[in-house]
Amino acid sequence: MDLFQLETFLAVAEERSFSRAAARLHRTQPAVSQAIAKLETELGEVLLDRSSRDGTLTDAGEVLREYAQKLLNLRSEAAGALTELRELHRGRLNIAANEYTCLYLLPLLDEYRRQNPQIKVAVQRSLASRIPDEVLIHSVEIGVLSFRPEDAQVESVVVYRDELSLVMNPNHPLAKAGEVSIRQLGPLNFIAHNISSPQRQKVIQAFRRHKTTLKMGVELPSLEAIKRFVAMGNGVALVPGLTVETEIASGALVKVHIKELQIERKLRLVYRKQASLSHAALAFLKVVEAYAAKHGAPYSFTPERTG
Amino acid sequence: MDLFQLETFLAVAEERSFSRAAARLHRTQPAVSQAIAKLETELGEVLLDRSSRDGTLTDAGEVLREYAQKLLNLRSEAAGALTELRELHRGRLNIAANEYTCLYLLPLLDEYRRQNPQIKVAVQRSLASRIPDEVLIHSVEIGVLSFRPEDAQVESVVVYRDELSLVMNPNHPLAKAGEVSIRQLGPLNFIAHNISSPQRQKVIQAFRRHKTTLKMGVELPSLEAIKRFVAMGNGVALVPGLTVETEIASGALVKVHIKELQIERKLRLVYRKQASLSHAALAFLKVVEAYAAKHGAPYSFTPERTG
DNA sequence: TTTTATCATAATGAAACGTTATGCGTATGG
DNA sequence: CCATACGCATAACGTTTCATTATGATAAAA
Repeated sequence: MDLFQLETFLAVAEERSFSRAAARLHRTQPAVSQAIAKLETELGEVLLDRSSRDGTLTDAGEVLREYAQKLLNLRSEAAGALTELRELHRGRLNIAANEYTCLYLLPLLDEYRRQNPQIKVAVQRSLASRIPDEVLIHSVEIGVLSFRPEDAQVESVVVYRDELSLVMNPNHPLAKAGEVSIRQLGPLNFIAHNISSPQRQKVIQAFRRHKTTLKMGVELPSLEAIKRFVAMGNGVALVPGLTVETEIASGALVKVHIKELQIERKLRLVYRKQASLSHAALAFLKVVEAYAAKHGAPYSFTPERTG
Repeated sequence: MDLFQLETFLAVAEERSFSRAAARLHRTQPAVSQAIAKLETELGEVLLDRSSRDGTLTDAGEVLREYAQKLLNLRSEAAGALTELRELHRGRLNIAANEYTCLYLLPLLDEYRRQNPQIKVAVQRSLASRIPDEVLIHSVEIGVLSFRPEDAQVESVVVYRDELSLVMNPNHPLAKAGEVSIRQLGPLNFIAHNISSPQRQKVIQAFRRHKTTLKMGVELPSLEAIKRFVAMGNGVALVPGLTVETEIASGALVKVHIKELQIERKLRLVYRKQASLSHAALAFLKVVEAYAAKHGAPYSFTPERTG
């Protein structure tokens, strides 16, 4: 008993004619005859009364007709459910990010939510080092990282390029300089996050190259704390540019360019592999791609080869 | 989307493995791979996560799984319903008969009901002349007639042979004779049914052959009325033997044999043609055949060639 | 690293299916 | 009453589909 056979049978039952059913199904009349014949053979039941020329159903035909209708309806329903899924009227997107990176997510999530209001989004805060694992064990589908994951099972795409910005209180002696050299930074007191990052290593190395020592006098556990502390006039900090945009705009902080230092911070979305991603996640990637195409730098969508 | 594909998909989902699913379905692993691949192509959805080796379903796969289960269950249900029909646990039998003939039906229906208690039986009372038409337009499946239908589309089988019996009040002058000749019947007052039948014509002709006139003094509209009227001592009547068996047994009426007159009354079941009969109707014919084989005359089961 | 398990892919052969051509039985119109 | 048209069945044929064997890629297990 095949759905296509049932479709044929139902067409015959409704059209009360083999030929008309064939026309409706865009097939020839013998094809319909054979399909019905096969169905009848398989079921061991005659379904249509050939003696009457009006296409009357036998009792078995009547019984089957109901079920055929139900089955075909159910099939449509199934197809509909999948379409619905594809069109993202259901679904859920789980993302892992850390304190810094989740800030980069915000405009993307905003756009995503605008386009897919039905999808629930959950951003889970994780330590950056944990994120590749969380992706691998399906705890989340997408992770946001500022460094490239080592694990070959994880694919990554760079979606944003930021620079570390040197920020300080507007009244700071160097604040009006606009640009400084690394050597000038030697005496300064740097406020750092207490979680080490790849960028920090680069900064230290850059200072070392210029025979300057980086003085990290205070380590604080959150970005918010660092920004406030610096805004209060306590030292300077190197923070991702995006995270201090509002403070700079409001004048709470001042950004000073360092001549010899340009540390790019690449924000990546990482995920297992395209094939296993949910529609919600795939849609998110598409949104990011479109967003990057529309806004240009610092946004981007450049997949990185793994390995 | 094919039921067999869905069956394959469900097997894979349940076994969490292509190979085990293939074994369960008595097919090879590539066959399963291809079936799933085709399903995925058709639906435009990846259903299984190949990256994880544990046969995890994608979200689309999860959705489809439910529907696949439902669809396959429904198919089983449909097959079951047809079996049930075949085994006569459901169904309905519509019969048309007239006032006389329905009496002949009773023992057959009794047996039928005993054997197929699940089948509902409806005997519809119709004029004998209308019955062939009712059979043709599917108003009923089986008709009961005392004459042979003219319509070639109607098949008939003789199931009972009865004779017209001359009955009268036990105190009637001829009652004790046991046998009379037609000439003796000339003076008698015949009570007749007000619907003419083929048998009546034969009776009239027989009387005419013996130079005797049949005096039909009273016409009544029902068999019951005729019997009562005769039992009251008003004339005599020629009625089907079966219909007066109980009255004769109780002594309310007396049957007298007419030497020169033997009018056989053949009771027929008529129906369109075997192929279009419902299971319920076919079962009825089988019951009648078996009943005739068991009881012998006056029961029989002798199909008549049409035309 | 080697082995084993699992799924994908390619090639081949068989079965299924739809097509054209045709026949038969039945209603319809001249 | 015959001719025609209609509707379905059947036969023969070609294409497609589908399952099979053989083989390859990849990942977990030894």
